Amino acid sequence: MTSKSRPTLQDVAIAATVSTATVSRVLNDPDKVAKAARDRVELAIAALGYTPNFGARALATNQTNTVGAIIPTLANAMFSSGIQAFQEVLSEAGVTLLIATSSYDPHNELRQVKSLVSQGASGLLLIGSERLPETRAFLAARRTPHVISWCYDNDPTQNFVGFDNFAAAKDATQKVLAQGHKRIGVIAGDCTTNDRARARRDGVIAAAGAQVVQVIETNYRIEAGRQACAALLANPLPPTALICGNDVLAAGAMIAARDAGVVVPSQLSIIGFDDIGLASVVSPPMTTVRVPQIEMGRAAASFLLDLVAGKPDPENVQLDTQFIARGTLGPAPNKGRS
Amino acid sequence: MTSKSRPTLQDVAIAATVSTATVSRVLNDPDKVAKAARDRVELAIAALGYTPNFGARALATNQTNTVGAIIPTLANAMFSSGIQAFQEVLSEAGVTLLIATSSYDPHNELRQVKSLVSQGASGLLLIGSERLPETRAFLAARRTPHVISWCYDNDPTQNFVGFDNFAAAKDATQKVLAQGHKRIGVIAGDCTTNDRARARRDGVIAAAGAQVVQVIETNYRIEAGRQACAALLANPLPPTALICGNDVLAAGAMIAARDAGVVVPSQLSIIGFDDIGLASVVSPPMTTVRVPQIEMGRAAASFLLDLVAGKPDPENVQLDTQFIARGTLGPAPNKGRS
DNA sequence: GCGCGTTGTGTAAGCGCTTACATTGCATCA
DNA sequence: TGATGCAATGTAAGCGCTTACACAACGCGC
Repeated sequence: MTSKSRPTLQDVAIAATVSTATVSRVLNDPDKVAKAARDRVELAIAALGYTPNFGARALATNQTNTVGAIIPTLANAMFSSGIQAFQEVLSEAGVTLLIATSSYDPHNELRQVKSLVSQGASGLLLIGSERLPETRAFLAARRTPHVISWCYDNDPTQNFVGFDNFAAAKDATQKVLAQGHKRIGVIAGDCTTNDRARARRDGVIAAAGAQVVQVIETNYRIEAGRQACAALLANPLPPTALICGNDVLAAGAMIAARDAGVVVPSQLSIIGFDDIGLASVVSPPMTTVRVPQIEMGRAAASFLLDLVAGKPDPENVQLDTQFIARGTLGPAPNKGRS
Repeated sequence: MTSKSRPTLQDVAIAATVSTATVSRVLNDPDKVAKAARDRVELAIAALGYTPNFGARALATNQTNTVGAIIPTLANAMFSSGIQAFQEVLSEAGVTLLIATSSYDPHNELRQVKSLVSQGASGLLLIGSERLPETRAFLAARRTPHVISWCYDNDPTQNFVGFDNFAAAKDATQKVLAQGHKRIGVIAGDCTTNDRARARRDGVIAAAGAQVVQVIETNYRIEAGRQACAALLANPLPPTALICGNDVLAAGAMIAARDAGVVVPSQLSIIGFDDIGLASVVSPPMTTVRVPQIEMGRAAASFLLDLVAGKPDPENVQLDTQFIARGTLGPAPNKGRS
């Protein structure tokens, strides 16, 4: 991992017959350098293919123009599209983004936090409000600016740019109940280390209470959704509506329903969460909860930029979710079975 | 973007009453340090929440343990899942990944290449074989190890880990023709700066020749796919099969077909490309070309690691794609219309 | 009890950059 | 004409780290 003969400031200075200081000035504050010298320097830079050594610059200036993001996984469109937006805003501001993934593991998150900070990240985007005490302590001790996203808590001591998973899930569930459903099945994400999954599940339970027939917790894979739905359907008295932790699980559930010959929505309603691209493509189009991923990514970026720039306490941002009624929610079947 | 009072090696050394050299040794080669001193140092590190300054370390050692990846966008599952795999392998090897996006713009790519290199990336993952001459020149001048992925060329002077887009598209088209289709519509990605999109389109044309009714080039959005399909369907003699540049376009096309009351596949066959998660979820499940994204990401990572480590010329890796026959391809309708 | 090799530790140079400060050369003005 | 100010440039220190080298302390065999 050695870098070959990268040209240095020194090399450029010699080639342009000026001092290193002048080259540095050309790079950072061109107006301070006379045209003639500047031209020579720029020529030399081009000829040598010089690029400043970032680490050295960071060392000298004590600023990195770099922020980091730690997300559970890139493989979920929910995150990747938000991060894409996040990155676009940073890029406009000339800030580089370091991305790391935690695989939903808090210990991994801690490791990545340390790694990104030592890489020079002067601010961090973190997902979800739950984390190891060590991680909090580290962040606090270093006073590392960070914004927490993809969730929202009413805690003014932390920086949130996100939405209320619990309320959104509760609201969606009420919409389902309004259709007369009395037996609700829940396919939740893994709640042990995922506060968003837990909030969504709890939101459903808060609204539906005893009408929740069964809660299955599983990982966020299509196949997991399929299996969970199949299991639910195998009940002697199966649910008439399924509320899923995200669209991927819901898509899996739709496959299981199709395989089992259960018609959606007349025999079974299925509700997703996130409104990723997939949701509008399945057939029938999926009823889900729209999360403003792009907007959230952009807002989180602006927020973090402000934080890092030392702007006095930006206001937390709570974004609205929206229940999107499409084709997979229908009135409860009145088979009189129950 | 200033970092507050980060503790330094020096601080740790003082706290542990040793020299900075000893602290450094504890970090990099603990066996060289006597137990007593080591314990003191480790205690001090923990107490101070010290993390090594990455830039300084890179400066001193001239190695960064960092590689970069420049992909068109994270918003396409095609890339994000591959990159996820790429990252996992790197992470196992203790190498940090810097991710940047180019938005399919070669000038952006050049900028990002420079940025990542100056950030310390000692190797690069690049997508597609087409790039600015300046970019090539820069890479060559710096001898920056890089691997090109998501495509494959028979050019031993470059490092490829990918698959043959042209051949895969041609093969898929032949499968379609074998079903008796005589009028083929093509919805391609934007071919101007995207060699993969072009190769796929050309593969279709190579196989179908004059049977290609119309080629529409567009961006990779669901909505674009929908519109393109609607336009194709508006033909007096519309195609009986649609071959799309990727699954997203194909999904859009399926929506358009549904909206137009055209039944897939009995009236219209639709073929995608990539086999992202979405493909198996739509209804009917999508016939597409499976691209081994995960495997490709992993292979590219190993390859790049070897390259960076100076292993003598690893062999280029060509991966196989696979035609996945699902529900959206059927025999040509024999309306005798033509 | 002396020289020897080990082992553990410290000293200091230097990685590529920025920047405060010093220096130079001019044009300007009284 | 000499003092003055300003613009352009150079000099050198220092950012946090690693590491070659120097050095001290120790146990060993003779």
